[in-house]
Amino acid sequence: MLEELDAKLSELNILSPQSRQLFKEIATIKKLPKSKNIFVEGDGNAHEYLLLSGVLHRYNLADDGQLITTGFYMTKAVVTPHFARTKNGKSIFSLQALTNAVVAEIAVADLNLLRQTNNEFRVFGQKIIEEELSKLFYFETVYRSCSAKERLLILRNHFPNLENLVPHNSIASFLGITNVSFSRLRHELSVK
Amino acid sequence: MLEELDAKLSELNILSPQSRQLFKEIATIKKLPKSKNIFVEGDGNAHEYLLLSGVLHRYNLADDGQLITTGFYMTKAVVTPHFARTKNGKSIFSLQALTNAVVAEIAVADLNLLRQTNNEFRVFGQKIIEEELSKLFYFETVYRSCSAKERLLILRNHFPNLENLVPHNSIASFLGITNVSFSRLRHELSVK
DNA sequence: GAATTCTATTATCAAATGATAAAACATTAT
DNA sequence: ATAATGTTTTATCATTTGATAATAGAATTC
Repeated sequence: MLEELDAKLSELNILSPQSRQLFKEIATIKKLPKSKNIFVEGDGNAHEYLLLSGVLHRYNLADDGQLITTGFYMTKAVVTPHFARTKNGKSIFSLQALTNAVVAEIAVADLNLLRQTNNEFRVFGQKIIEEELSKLFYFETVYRSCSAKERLLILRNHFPNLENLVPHNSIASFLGITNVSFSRLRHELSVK
Repeated sequence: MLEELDAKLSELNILSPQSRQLFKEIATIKKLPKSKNIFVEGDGNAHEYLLLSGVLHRYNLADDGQLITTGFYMTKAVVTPHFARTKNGKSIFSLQALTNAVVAEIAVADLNLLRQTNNEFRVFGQKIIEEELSKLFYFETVYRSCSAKERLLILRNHFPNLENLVPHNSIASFLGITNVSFSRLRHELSVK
């Protein structure tokens, strides 16, 4: 798994082997069984996560207690950084493994030290947040201007094969429809 | 208007008069006529904005060219900070005045200098982004779990009187429905 | 202030989505 | 293996939302 982490760091423009080595020394690799919660809404959590394999989702509980998925993380994604997913130190959503998964975990404080001494990590942080937020705003527009069917097609473009990996419930709630409607859309799209 | 700015800065926990004075010296007050674009999607913009009076909205163009409002800023809000609304230096949404409005404008570089020398401005920046993102994620859940009618009621709680200030078009697109459906909901809710 | 343009409402019908329940399939535990 | 549990599909009917068009109302321009 350390090779996978190394590859992911390269992909993220941490180009110098020394920087990657530094990161690997202070990060820990964690295997997560399916449906394991990494952190939950309202609790503190002082780590950053790099997803090395598997699928995670973030979710919140609606007023009626229903579990609402607001985003997916597929292999080699970076989980929304700590500063952007907490309010007064408490998580504003929960993060859960939807399949068996492997993550690299690093304490926020440790990564901050890396940032202070190493420009590659500073740039990397800014890039992550830019991509995360631009995707968030993109879906804000999609959500408001497209039908459920169109939203499903767009989701399929972003995460091919997601439907074969995770419970359909999570996809339906991400799309903002019931799982019965979701099943109907799948049927409609398959016969065409 | 400088008193309003001063009040807003106090509200934002810039407590020392010297800090507020510093801010006021480098910020400029701008009056914006209704429907003026402050910046548009895809363009660069190197300023931060504090809304002192009026209503702004952020919007994107959908694939079919339709204008989609993804959020409102009402009096004394802080506009989403530069780093969180740009990708590679380009704006990821447009910002427009929906009514006559007044903003305090400050160059990103100038505010960064303030941050480096003054802890109040650093804390302030972090607080703004936390509130912005937690609201964003809150609406992500609302959007996926509530009917259009419920979404309207929630919007009314957040921005009382908004319907009397801005074009209904912008509210309808924020809610993700047509303006005809919006008008129908208004009628339903008024007769009950 | 009349004319023009833009915005909001109302009505009608069509299409999309939700609610419920039953059946088919998969997974997990015993 | 069997039972038990959870997930996905299918069917039916109800409700919500969209599309279109006509009208009414406001704001803007001349």
